[in-house]
Amino acid sequence: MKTHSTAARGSASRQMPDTGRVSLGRLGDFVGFRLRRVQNQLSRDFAAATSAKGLRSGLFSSLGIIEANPGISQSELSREVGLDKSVTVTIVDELEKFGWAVRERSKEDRRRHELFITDEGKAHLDELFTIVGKTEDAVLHQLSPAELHLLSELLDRMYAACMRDEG
Amino acid sequence: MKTHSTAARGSASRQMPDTGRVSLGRLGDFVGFRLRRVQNQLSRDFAAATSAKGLRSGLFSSLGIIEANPGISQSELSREVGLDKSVTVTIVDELEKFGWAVRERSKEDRRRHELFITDEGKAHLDELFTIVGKTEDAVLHQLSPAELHLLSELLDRMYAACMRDEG
DNA sequence: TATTGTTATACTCTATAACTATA
DNA sequence: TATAGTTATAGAGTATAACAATA
Repeated sequence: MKTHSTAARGSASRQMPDTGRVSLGRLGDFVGFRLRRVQNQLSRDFAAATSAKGLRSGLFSSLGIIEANPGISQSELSREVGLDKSVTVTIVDELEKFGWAVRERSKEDRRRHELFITDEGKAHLDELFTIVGKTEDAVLHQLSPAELHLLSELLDRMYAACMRDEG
Repeated sequence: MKTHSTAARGSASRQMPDTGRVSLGRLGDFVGFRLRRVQNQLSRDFAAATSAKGLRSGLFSSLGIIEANPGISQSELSREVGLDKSVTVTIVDELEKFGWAVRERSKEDRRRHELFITDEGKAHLDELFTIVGKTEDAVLHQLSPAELHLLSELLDRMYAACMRDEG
């Protein structure tokens, strides 16, 4: 019993109610399909809610991670947010341009750039958290706290499995 | 108590273990962040696994929905897969070019194109399901059938809430 | 007037690889 | 030789609006 997900596919699909009168068929056995459509919609909502701010995708997440981990390197940030390091360069460029974060050369390892959020960045992050919180609540308001908690845990375990597989 | 997700945010974040030594901070209170990084990784895996087939994103999902719903219109397909109708045109163009699906004018409503999968499409879909199944198993093999089932249910409820909000 | 499908366009995102500087 | 960061570029994805045919 190396894996039990194959067994789960079969049992899950037949009990699963469809969104409307449209059937998911065999596709209903795959989590990736569901993840994609929910995430696409959520990111559209996010883009619409923050369009006035002109935010690049990944910028909000990156700034949040920097706030929670002062001195984090760009490589570590890339890994945590799930972006390529070249994308992270662009994001940090913008964060610096807006004055929301700064790069500082590490004294221990001069290859590394340590990242720090600024006071302006924190203030802006407060606004963003408020906006994004409202957007998410519109989608999540039917999930109970316990369900929300479990959802986050499952997603974290999935992401950890992704990371383990590729390094 | 119109919504309890705000309360859930606070309680979830503090109990949630982080992926590594990096903290998610306030970002850990948002599901969108977790959804995005898992989905990004999964879609990368999918692209890598199907690169030999040269598949446009959304093509696999669309063909699966067409198989499960013979005669579905492009609008309905767009809604179910979560893509814009203009994107669906491109996808159906490719499906027809490969000979995996066909358009047929509806006799009841001559604006509509009814979509049907071909035998070649079904055969190809079999291969794709096998490939994608293996890819997903690599990420999902630690989730129990019950957890997998619950995850799908939660995602479906979230997507239904998305759709309700915008029509 | 609204809906289905189509086309065109501009923009964003992503993957990739080459390059530097440090280790 | 390996890692952190950078740059450049091509390709894929997306949003948007305008349009024709039909309801």
